[in-house]
Amino acid sequence: MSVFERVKTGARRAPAEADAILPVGKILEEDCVAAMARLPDACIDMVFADPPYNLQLGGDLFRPEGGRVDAVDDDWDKFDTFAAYDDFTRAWLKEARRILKPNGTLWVIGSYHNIFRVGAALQDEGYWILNDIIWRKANPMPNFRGTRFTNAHETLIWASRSENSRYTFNYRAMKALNDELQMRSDWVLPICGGGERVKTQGVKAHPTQKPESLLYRVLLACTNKGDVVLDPFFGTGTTGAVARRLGRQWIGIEREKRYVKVARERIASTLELDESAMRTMQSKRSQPKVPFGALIETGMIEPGALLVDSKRRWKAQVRADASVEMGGQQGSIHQIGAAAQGAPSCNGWTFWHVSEGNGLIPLDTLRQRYILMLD
Amino acid sequence: MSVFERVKTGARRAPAEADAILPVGKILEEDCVAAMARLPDACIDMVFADPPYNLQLGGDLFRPEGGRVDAVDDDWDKFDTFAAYDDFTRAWLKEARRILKPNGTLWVIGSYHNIFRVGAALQDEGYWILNDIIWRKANPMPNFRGTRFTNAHETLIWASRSENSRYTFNYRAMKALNDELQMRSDWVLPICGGGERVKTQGVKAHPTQKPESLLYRVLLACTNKGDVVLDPFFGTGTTGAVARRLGRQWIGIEREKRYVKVARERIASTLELDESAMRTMQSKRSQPKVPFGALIETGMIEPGALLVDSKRRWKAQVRADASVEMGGQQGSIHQIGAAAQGAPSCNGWTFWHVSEGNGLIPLDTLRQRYILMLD
DNA sequence: CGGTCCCGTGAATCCAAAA
DNA sequence: TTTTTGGATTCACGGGACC
Repeated sequence: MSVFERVKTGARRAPAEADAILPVGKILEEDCVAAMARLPDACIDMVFADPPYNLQLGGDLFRPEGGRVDAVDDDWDKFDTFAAYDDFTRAWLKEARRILKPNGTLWVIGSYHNIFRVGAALQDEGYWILNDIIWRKANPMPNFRGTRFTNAHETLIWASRSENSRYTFNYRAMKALNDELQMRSDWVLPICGGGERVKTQGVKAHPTQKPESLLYRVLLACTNKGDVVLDPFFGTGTTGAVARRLGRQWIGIEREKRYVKVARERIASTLELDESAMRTMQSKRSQPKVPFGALIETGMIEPGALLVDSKRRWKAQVRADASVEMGGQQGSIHQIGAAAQGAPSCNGWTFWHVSEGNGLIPLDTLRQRYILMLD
Repeated sequence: MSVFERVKTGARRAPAEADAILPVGKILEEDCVAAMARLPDACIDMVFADPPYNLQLGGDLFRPEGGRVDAVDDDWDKFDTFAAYDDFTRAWLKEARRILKPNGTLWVIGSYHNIFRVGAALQDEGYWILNDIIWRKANPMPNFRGTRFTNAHETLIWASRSENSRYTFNYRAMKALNDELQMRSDWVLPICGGGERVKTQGVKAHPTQKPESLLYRVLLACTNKGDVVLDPFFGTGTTGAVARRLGRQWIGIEREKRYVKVARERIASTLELDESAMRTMQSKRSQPKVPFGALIETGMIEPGALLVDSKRRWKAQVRADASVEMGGQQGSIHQIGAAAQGAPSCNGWTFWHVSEGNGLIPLDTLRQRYILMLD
């Protein structure tokens, strides 16, 4: 049975055996809930969603069954509208969660009109919020009438499929991108304009096109090369364009023909970065592991050598089997370091030092030298 | 019948004939829903609420140097389920709306743990959101484990009692406070510390005391002199202290005896300020610092681009995460610039150049262009 | 008195792989 | 699946000690 056969929303689908059967690099031209319903369980690494904001300006909302919601501006209808928007939101969030891999994540962007409803709904569906991110617009539209604060930001929510997901976060890459300081939850980025703004016959093709810089940061931070990113509200295909540039796979879903057309053309003219440019700073966790004993075997540290902390408050002696001793206690460099401080844990590599010249160097420096020796 | 006679929550109460019968300048020492239930309908100009965030923290968290993070583990922040938190939220929002005057407004502050639920609930109750405001913390706590983005902000919601309320917004005062530019929806303010932090016997009296600068801006923007401000989660009384300074009337509600005591003492020692002294509380506009990564994200420099020094003696390649590579070494533009020259440090902005036309331009020129894009 | 260094701390949903 | 163990991980301020 083809995964593209029409099936009912919410039913279980066999997991994808390989990405090959996914419509990767394609735009599905239909309602997002119906389109997602035909994908197998647990096949997507990230969903990026820019859903309608429920600005109550027109009747563009659809109920999950596909029926059109009557556009009513009257006061008394407000609650009906919220309820309809909630139904719509829960429907696509539920399908998105089904097709996400266990360690997959969801990104949603919205404004105060809808983001609180979306955030509450996704918590209710079982997603686990990891951060809310503020896109601080560098050049927002002013409030012409002077009746409120200038609405100068939008909110994104980053959530994993469940509380115990082991999600992807490229910490070192984000830190590198921010001048070696941790990336914060508030991002200052210009709005989309100039040459980046997609236009057809001189008029902007889509009213809410997102800047590529925003997607660039999202995809670089929370996906790896080759991951599959799905965007259920594809619009002009910003997600697809940036995904292609960064070597991520993408799937778009978009109901409106006119957007599909411009998105296809846009992505076709986007080039993938070359391999060397795409490399990013790797975390220490992914470096080869060095046992402390290797330093002894190679003679970088002699059995009997003295280890001290940076302030020389504690000292320990190295034994032939790479255990260390301090005041009768013995154990690994980590265990004894923790015991010295009375802390529950300790990184012995950075805690303990040895004499060199007039000063002290941390064991971590010796480890770096050892790794260089291997090459 | 006294307005202070106990009546059932949610019942109609006669409107206040004058503010005189309100417990203005008092802290009501009980549950906030019960306390509000004894106030008449339509008697309050503004409710400022800093409810429990329902943080759902796990085990202990330790800093890299070994210290333990002093987490919020108080009983008042514990709720069994989202449903229980929602019930609590709807209850106090409903009472708050009843006692608000028709043109009154509500402010609530929260984090991603609770703010989406609060926002959705207040929309359901009939409030009308006017803005969401981002408090960008100048000095947030870092993410010690490198697992997420630094949680560097909190969110406030400003809502009127209903869609057609004629709410107070002191547009001119806000503009004056912001160097004659419209006040935006993102506010950069430091967290509460130093001498402002209320302490009893040397330890902080409350784990989540808000900075007075935050309340200053809220009250100055959205109330007039003499207005009545009610805070149903009074804590150490920041709202009361700032209200008194600004010549606004205040009512506090706080269940915990230990907080009531410090709040009374704090407000008693607060003096009403004259206009000129108030001005000293305003904070300066922050000049955004540009990380090198911003040039990559906005496409001003492509990953893979070649950087050279002014004499073309050294060259380095830019990567997707804004780190640069030169002969196997990788790091920031500053680190690699320093390594190239064998110098202890280097200003990468002026050292490295890119080709433009027939010549070279320093990165600093691109940085200037980026800053111009922001305005 | 001023400059420097060190230390403490803030609403936090804060690990991952081997055994 | 559960337990154990290795070892990765921090920014901006304020205040006090010290020179």
